[in-house]
Amino acid sequence: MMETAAKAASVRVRFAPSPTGYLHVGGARTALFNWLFARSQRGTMVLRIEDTDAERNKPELVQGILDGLKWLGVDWDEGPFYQSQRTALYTEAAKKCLANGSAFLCYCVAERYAGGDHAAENGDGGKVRRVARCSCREGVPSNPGAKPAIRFKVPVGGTTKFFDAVFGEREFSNDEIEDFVLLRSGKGEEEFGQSMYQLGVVVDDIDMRITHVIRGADHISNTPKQVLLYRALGAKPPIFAHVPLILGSDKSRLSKRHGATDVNMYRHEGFLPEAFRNFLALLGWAPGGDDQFMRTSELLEKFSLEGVSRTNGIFDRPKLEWYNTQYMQKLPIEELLPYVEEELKRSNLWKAEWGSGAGHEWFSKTVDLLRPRIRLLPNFSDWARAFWSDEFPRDPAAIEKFWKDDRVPELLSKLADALEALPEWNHDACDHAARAIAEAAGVKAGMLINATRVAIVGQAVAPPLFDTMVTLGQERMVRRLRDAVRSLRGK
RNA sequence: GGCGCCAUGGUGCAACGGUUAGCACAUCGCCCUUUCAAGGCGGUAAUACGGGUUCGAUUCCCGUUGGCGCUACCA
Repeated sequence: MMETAAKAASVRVRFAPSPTGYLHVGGARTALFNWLFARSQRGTMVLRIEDTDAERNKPELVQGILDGLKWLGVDWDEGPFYQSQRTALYTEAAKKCLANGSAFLCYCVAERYAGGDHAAENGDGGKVRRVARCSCREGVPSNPGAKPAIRFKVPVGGTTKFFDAVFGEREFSNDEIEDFVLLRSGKGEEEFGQSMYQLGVVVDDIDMRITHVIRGADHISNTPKQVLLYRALGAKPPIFAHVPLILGSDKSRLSKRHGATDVNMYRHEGFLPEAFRNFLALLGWAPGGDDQFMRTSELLEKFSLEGVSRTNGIFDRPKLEWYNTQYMQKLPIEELLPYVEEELKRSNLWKAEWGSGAGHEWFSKTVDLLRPRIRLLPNFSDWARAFWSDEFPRDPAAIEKFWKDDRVPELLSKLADALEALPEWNHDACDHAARAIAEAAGVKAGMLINATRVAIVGQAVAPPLFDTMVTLGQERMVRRLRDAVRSLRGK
């Protein structure tokens, strides 16, 4: 069975993305599970870039993948290693297979390979093997003179088994496994071309002494091929752990039409990385209890491969948003501040004085006041703009909603006078002043309060009014109220 | 087509032979209230279908259906 915590110190895992696209949420979760496992087992995390396909590989995408991982908080101890720089290793391994008889030279033209299941005869009741084998495997070149590729010679008959920490013991019939290519045929002068996926993965996993291969369930049918390769190369297969796939809302494979699938898009939208991590960790894994909100330390404490689900999961954006608002509210304020600072800098609203001392204190209190209503980081710049800058727009919808009454200018004007005369500037003083004016005018306090909110922050929705007043300060309050009156009367 | 994997409310998980089938998101209603959130309380909503095994199946076995994956000189 599997070696568990006893050998924990020697755990080595890897995340091996291909730079053929950005960091997909599915890949991100695979990376996260590897990371959680490695860190919780005090093991080692290796990062490997699988860029053996020069045609489809886009080197410029690597940085985006690394950035996405970094944002997610997934770090690694070794690498990144690039398979494109390790080709000698693969060629050597393929030749070793050739030498020990576990592989053969295949001269078939790629598009017309004589093997594969398309060549399988549909038996007339007879037991016909599903996967045909080409003649090259028996030493009879199908197309002598062509440059050969190296194919793995899958054994005839028998089965190949492996242990999967998520799916349990698995067993595949060898006759169902095609003779897969190890090394492409060479072009021009070269003897052989680049390594194929199966070879590169196995050679590297052996070389990097990977003990647990944690990857997407789409690789489960590839696993027996790899196990065969491990044996041919004289190595012991690792423990596998296939994690279920992430699907879109219609249960089809998650793709762009379901919304963003690039992790970096969530970063740019303004999600908090820890919220995203919490969400991703609990998609396909559960610690057993009822916990939903689990900070990284708790995730680390409870993570286990055995808890991973075998069912494909659906990416549920509303739940992700829920996580984000939870983190927005529950994160210790000092942990949230850097994100807000970064956001304000991005939108040119940041003032250096907020970085330390009294300014920092004010900044912290203001963020704390704002955060219960923030959904995404950019809301600090757009919706809450009036808290950082005197130049802010008044939302037409808010005006329509709360400035309809024609007594508003008069009321706001009186409030401005009253506030200006206030000797003390605090919540209760503002409160009393406002209510007194409303009462004297015979209007409900709420009416004045709502109209005032639009005047001072330009929004129909904002934190409690008197807290907002205190935060903004007396002088600015008065100025904004008078400005509002002016704009109302000017119309 | 072949092979494989999976199957509890709309979604994510729990119940690992005996529960009024539990929790969270979403949704609906109520409370709170100064707007909107948050929060509190409550409601609607699930074991895909058919056979077994068993005193008893969500749970074990078989089949069906459905979804997904693999079936490349892609990864």
